[in-house]
Amino acid sequence: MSRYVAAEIEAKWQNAWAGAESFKAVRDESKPKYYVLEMFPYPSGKLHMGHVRNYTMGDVVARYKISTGHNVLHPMGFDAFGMPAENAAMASGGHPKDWTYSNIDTMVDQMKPLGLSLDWSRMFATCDPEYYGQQQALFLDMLDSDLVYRKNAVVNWDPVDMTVLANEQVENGRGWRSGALVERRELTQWFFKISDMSEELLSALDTLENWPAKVRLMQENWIGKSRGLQFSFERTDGAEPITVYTTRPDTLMGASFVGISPDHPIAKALEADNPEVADFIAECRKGGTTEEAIETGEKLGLDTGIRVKHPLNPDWELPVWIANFILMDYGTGAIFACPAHDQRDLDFCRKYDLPVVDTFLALDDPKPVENEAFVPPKTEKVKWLNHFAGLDVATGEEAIAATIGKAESEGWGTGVTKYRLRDWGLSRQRYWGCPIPVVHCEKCGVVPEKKENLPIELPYDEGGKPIDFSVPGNPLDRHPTWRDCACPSCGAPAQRETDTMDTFVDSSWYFARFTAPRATTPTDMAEAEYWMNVDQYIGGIEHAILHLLYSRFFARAMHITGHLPAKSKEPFDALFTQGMVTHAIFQTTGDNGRPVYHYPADVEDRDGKTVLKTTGEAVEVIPSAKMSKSKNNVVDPVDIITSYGADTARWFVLSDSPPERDVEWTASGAEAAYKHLNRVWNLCDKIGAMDPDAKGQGDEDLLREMHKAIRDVTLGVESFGFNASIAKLYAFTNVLAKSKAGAAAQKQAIMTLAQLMSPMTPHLAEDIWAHQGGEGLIINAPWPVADEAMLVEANVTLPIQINGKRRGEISVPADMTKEEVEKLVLAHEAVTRALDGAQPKKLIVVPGRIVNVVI
RNA sequence: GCCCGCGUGGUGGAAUGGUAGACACAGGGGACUUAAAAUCCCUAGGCCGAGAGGCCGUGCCGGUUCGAGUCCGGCCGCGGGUACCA
Repeated sequence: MSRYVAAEIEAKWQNAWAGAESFKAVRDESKPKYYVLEMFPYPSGKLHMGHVRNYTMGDVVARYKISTGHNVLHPMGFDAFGMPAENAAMASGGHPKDWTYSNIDTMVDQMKPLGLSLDWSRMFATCDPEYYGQQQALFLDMLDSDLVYRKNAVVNWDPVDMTVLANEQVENGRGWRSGALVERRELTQWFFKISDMSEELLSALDTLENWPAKVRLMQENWIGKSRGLQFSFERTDGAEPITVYTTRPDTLMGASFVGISPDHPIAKALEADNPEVADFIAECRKGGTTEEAIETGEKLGLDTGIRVKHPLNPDWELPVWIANFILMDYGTGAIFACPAHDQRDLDFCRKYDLPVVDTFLALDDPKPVENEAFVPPKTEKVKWLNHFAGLDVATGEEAIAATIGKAESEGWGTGVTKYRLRDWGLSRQRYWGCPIPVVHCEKCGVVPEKKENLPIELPYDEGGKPIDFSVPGNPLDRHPTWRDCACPSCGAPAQRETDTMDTFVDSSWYFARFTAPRATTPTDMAEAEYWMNVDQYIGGIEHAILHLLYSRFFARAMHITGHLPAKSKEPFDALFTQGMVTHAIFQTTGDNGRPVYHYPADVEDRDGKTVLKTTGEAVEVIPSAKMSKSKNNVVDPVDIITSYGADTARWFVLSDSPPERDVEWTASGAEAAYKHLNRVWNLCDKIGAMDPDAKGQGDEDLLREMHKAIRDVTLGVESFGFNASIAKLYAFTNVLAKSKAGAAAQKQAIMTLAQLMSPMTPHLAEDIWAHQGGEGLIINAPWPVADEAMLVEANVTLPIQINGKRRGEISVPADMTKEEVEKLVLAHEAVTRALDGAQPKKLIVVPGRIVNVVI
């Protein structure tokens, strides 16, 4: 008997696929195409189990589609710009470029043994000048089409390191290196006009039927369409009125104050000559720029002394406050506060002793607001107090509509639609990104670079010496020569833009580039026309909003600029979001009270308790934590492949959890997967050794089970139920192992089993196929089809419930009529006993499923 | 804070509103073996019962339904996102 040696067969079949160019994607109009794409990785330098799971899922889809006659495009690349490369250079010297390319080499070496059906000839990294040069060309076309512009925007500023910080570099309001309190600072930056497409990006979500509903919902909320009223408050000092936008104009009679953003023009004007306001605004500028920091931070306000008139009652004056939670980016940067029906406004008013006026009360419990704002759903009827549009009992929705109508007819306000979605700021004050291809000329201003000068490459050195990344800030900004250039327009000495692009730009069009990765234009329309759209996109739920929304915007922009066909405005036909790979954390408490994390290899179970191998100290086990280097709970796929083989790793990451959920990596689970593959191997060996003419019993039973397996496994693969497919494969393997059927039936069964396993464990499948004398490669064999006639069941088991509780069962022919079933049920012993001569109140027969007797 | 998910045996999980716990791991028992490993067989939610069987049970509280893990409302806990992490 032979032994299952994964390393041997895996290398053998990977060579066979390479030799046959099985995965090289070539445009072929005679075949239906299928483009499957997994979100490409950041080259961190180490492949982790999450990658293995992600790519294995894509591989299952790709191989299945090849078997069903599709011309498959399954490419891979690297999202290679970004901060970790610069951080590494800062921490340990070296160059971001060297670090990145060396990591890419390592990761490719780690990925290849997985046996993925990738067309490696299409590989690229976004930091290849060949790629980012085309991205610069795209940028110029977008500039030309008025999709890009410049404006001021705030960044996190570290006043000690004198550098811009990313949000993740701000820890509790302080810079991660300097520890200095971070400030908000304004810079002139580049923006994509994504907000112009708000309505289009929102309404097109309805067409994305094969996207998870939760992703569409998240994007809908993110775009945040709202209908409200825009109107102005007259100032008592006669100065320019203050325009506000509100989604709850119905609560205008409960207005307590008018609030403006610290970045509002009025606030800025006061800042210049009022030291108290200047101090307050300086205070507001402390802290980070994130929505979370602003929303959870302490709410601060300052009375400006300005007074405005209530639009419905000129005798009613309201104070104008500057409040740190009002965003200049949303609406008009000014609001009116109605504390009775907004918790944040209420907290603010209680803190600063401002009035709280109820505008409506609950019908069932009409008591005034104290310290909890009354915020019922807008669809709930409430009792209005003194409503200016004459309402008494009405819902919020009705009141809003009536208010907008009244304001418009009286001419003091306008109903407007607004979106929460802001324009996409793409400027980054960093080195390791795609340079923005524009030039600043004293005479001509901002001038686009000429396309023939692209790519504008990043400089590797500065003045013949390696760039010093230990100095904070942007090396491009202080580079002695790189900035200097001739103005593309007038030829005078000018300076390059030193901002680089947000790395989300890189990942917003790579899927299009894969269709023609070496083209000398961003895309090749003939190739894009054939290969687009991505039929199945697979990646993490963490990208539900930004990456996917930006890609949807970019696809539209690329259509406008002539780089993608109209059909690609929505580039991803189907989306699947997979869960993470998790692993238990083993922790003890150190002398200083801080947790100490232990590697899985350093702990063991003794008498049902988890302890340290060395000392026997009890270890706390935290299950299902995201794998993280700092928690010492990372399992290296390379180790798994070395000990068990790629097929085992692939089988395991698919087997235990539904793909959309997290999967817990356990050593015993991997061991079990390996054992099972051995079992299949041995089964193949045993069947191969049978006398080909040997007869047996139960041929038909075996083949019926085989056809059921074909049906169930296929359904699982098509619906991303890989764990269900694998459960069925386990069950069918058990049936086959116990079968006494003849040699011919068993051989047919094992070959079909190999085919059904081939998307998950392709190497083992090829080997079984070859061993059983299958023709050619299994990857080229057509997918098996279930024979409907073999799937029909003659009898069904119907559980009998009495008042919803299972009390017995009957077995009946599948086609038995309802009436006959009822008769049998009423005669059933459990039913007669429960009825005790009485008539049932109700008898429910669900054909083929269940019977319920209500007594 | 806000938006979106998730929560089922000792463990990972299965279950178009229709027999809760498929399939697997760990466990227990057994076969084979001088022994061990490997392999194979049986068992297995909890409680009560000799058994037949009964009661309880899908994070918590309530609702809809002949019937709820599944649908609805309210909580609790965990995870993702929150526009410069990718």
